[in-house]
Amino acid sequence: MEQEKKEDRRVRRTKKLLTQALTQLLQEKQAKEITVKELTDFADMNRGTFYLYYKDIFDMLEKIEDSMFVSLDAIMERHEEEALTAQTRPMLLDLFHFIQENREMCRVLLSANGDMNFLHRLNGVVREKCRGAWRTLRKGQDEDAFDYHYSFVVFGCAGLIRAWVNRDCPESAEEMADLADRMIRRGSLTDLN
Amino acid sequence: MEQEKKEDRRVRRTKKLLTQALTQLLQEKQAKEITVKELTDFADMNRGTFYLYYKDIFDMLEKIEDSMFVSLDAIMERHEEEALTAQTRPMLLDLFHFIQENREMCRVLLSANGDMNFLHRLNGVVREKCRGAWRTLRKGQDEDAFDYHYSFVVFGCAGLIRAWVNRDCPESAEEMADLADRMIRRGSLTDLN
DNA sequence: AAAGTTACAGAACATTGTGTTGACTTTCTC
DNA sequence: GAGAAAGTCAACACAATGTTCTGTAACTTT
Repeated sequence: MEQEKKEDRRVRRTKKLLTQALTQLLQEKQAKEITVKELTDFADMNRGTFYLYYKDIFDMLEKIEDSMFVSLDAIMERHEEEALTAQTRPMLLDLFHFIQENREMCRVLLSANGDMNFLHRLNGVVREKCRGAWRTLRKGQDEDAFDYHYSFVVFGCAGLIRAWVNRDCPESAEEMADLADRMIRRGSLTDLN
Repeated sequence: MEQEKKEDRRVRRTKKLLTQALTQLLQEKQAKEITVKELTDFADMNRGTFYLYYKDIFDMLEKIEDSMFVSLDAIMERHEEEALTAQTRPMLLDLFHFIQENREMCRVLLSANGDMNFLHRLNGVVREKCRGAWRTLRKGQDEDAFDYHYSFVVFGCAGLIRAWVNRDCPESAEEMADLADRMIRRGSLTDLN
């Protein structure tokens, strides 16, 4: 389904330059304010070249997100059995290491200039991965409650990650995984009363 | 600073029609795909009229969000003393009633077609409101941790609200306030092990 | 109820980005 | 080195933008 062979070196170069340029421009302004002309000027290439690979700026952003989801999917796949015993810590650690390595892109996607559709897709992906574990863990319970629980956790983690990458990841991935794990399991105010 | 007197009836009518039209269009497509021409055609008015009040579609969306923040601010103001004793339930109940009444707009703002800047602003507003309470409740603790805690909670609640309004609010505001309160205080997996 | 004010419609306008096309030049792969 | 593919450059019709003007309708105030 994906590319059979490796891409032409020029293609890789072009896409990389465009991605770098977009990432940089998104630090300063929203995607809606970025024109194709501006992007290609910034990346120092012809405007027509952009249209060889992308429909428009948002299409490009979505394709970048696609590659992010490929990685996220692999992480979740790797920890599938653990989920059945409600072990979240190992998966979170893996996740936070990945985030740390891709902090610039994560910062952009979760910033004010970011994309709500990314959160929407993320929510959907996690939903499918977790449904099985939920059924196993909470046999008797209302299945509607599942929607609420994972939505809270997924968005909560997104907020947490957002705060972390915005500060350029001063804490280690281990510390963050601990923090996330604690908030998921025991809440944010659990030690107060 | 705001409008001194009540607006002209025609102005109210025009803004209302535009807001209704935008809300409806946002159910189907993203803000970036909506043109001023399309919006005014839908609202059955002259295109030039739009520019009397708004710079562009996104400016309009932001102004709609502004009015939302006025209400949210009032809700938080109303429960300021309670926050100092880590009481979240009464505020949440108030909040969920408000969400229920404004479910269409909330659904749009938190949907895939929604606005990341809204979450960004929300995060900022809650941050300022909560900082004082945090200092009182956790005197000895690291203040950096504050960022992570409220980011998790704010985004988590946004996710929860999103799931609720997407289903058109089948649960009562009381049930949702209970659920949110429980997840904030004791986490999502607290009763499992 | 009339007078004065303001909002809106309708139409025109220059400007700008869009998306596509064609001929050419450069760079890659085999 | 030959053939293929990618990128450059210039040009194109098209559509939405944002602004301005004039005339008409609706509102507020007294």
